[in-house]
Amino acid sequence: MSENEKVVKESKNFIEQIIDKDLAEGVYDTVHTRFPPEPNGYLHIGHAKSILLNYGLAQKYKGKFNMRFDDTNPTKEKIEFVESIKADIEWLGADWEDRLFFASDYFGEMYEGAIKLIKKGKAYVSDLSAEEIREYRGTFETPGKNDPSRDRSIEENLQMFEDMKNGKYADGEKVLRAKIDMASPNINMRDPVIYRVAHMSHHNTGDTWCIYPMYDFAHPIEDAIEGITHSICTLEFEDHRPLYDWVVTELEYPHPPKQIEFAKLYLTNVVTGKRYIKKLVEEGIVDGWDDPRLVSIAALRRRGFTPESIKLFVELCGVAKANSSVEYSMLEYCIREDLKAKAPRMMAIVDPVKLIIDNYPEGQMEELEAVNNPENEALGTRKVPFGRELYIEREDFMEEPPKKYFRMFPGNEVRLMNAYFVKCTGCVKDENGKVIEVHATYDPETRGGNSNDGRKVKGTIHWVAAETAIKAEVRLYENIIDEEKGVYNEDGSLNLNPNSLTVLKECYLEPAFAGAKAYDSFQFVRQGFFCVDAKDSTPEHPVFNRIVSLKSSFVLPKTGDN
RNA sequence: AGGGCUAUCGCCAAGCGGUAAGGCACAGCACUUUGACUGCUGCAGUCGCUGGUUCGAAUCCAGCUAGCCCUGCCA
Repeated sequence: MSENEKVVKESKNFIEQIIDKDLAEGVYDTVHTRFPPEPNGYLHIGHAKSILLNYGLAQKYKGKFNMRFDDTNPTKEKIEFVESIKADIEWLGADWEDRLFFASDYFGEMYEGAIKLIKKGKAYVSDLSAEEIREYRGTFETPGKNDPSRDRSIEENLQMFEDMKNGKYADGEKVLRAKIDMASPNINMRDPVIYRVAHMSHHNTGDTWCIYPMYDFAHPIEDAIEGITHSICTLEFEDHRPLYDWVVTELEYPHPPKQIEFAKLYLTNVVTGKRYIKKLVEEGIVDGWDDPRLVSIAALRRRGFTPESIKLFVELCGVAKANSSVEYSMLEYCIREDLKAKAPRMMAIVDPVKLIIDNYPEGQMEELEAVNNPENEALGTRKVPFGRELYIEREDFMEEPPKKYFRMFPGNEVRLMNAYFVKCTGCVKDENGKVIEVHATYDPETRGGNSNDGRKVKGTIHWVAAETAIKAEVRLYENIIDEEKGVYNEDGSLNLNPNSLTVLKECYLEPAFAGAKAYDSFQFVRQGFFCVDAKDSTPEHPVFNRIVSLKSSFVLPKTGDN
């Protein structure tokens, strides 16, 4: 962990370098950032990067971080997303203190700003239809044509804009355009629409307005009003920066904010696109936007990812301007890294087979002491019941072992973790040859797992006493995308991994799991990390989601001949 | 008369004219009451390509190439 921290601290990303320069040159004397989602959906891991980046910069420079809902388009936004977004950001630990804002609260100032532009001769009301505006805009290779309304008088523009506001026009009938340059090579500067008519109730302002500002006009105003210094957004807005600067310049803000763009976070072979996820939900392939196979914040939380693990992930990924796609293994590393010292290490049998200790007295039970996490003494110890009949992992026994296999096989002695040395004596098979019982004898002198004659065993396996075991359900989630085939088919459909959800019944847990609550995470010894599924778990029927598997724990050694 | 941005190991990513950091992944060894963890070792004679400037270039210049974004009254 110290190495990770060192990496994060040692080098400054390009945004920090810009900020350092701004501070040194006195362009700004503080740092004020913001996270401005549109409340039109759920947040995912990509948003987490933006949230933690903005919040992290504010913290690092002892500045401020604002939460702002960019709700300038009532046709797409819903109030219900506001609460889920707030909850996700709080969970991630980004603290906006008392600075929770809505862009819609600034509609008045934006309206005034538009009037200012009109008075300066920098904006005009257009009579053109949407289609006509598109035609007049020109193409990449050819310049646009001036709007016939472009030279309307200031007085008439003022009157018509007021009429727009007062509901005189139907949706799409009139629009306010910035007067910039129809011949600009940057299409965003070809007299962009900055206000449109939409007779629709807004989740925050109700029916107060029937005209709504466009993003390119609204966003710089929002930033300027809040005193934002560094307005961080993603790469696709680079072409919009000249317009952003035009707005804050024409509106004459004394300390204009600065837009900085960075590359979005993509995860290799993971779907984040809203339309694909919507389809997966609609077709019942996933059970909702918080399905543990997805990478929405809610899904990651349900699956057992911690805020700390996501923060580490974002830090390790870095911030740059090159489009890139991070491998999922990086995310898995982060949750393992965070949980390995936090999660109690308990014994659980995911694919059980009976182990019978033939020389252990019938009917006898005893309690053994086990350390919850050898790397974290604060987690304490627990009692684990032991008896004559146990469950062990099916793969921990082999009748004919390959080389370097040092778990259970006839004649071999292994340690039952926290319990005794046992020597395997054989197994019982059913008529199909499937092993149904493994037999062994134990050495009473090795209680706790150590011999007093100095003899060693190479293998240590985990176990659960059959009589006291808790039955549970475990879900071993795999990536929803088929890694072999990649993400998309030629027709745009997704390559789904048929094994993305496997429900294993007959999973046995030691009794100490009884108190587990929603979102509690455990390390099932040698099986990986698991989290109590907050949605489906009940005390009577625990449901666990696997977070990640431990490296190579299911893999038999390579022997070359089998 | 198109414009903007990007290119350093399988994947991220430092580097800002002085001779290629780090992490993930992978491989090997050691350790181990988890085949986990941990520790150690290995993993870019070269930075998209070609020229140029310089004692010296991933870094500067020129020209190419490739990828991403832009012609919503979405954000």
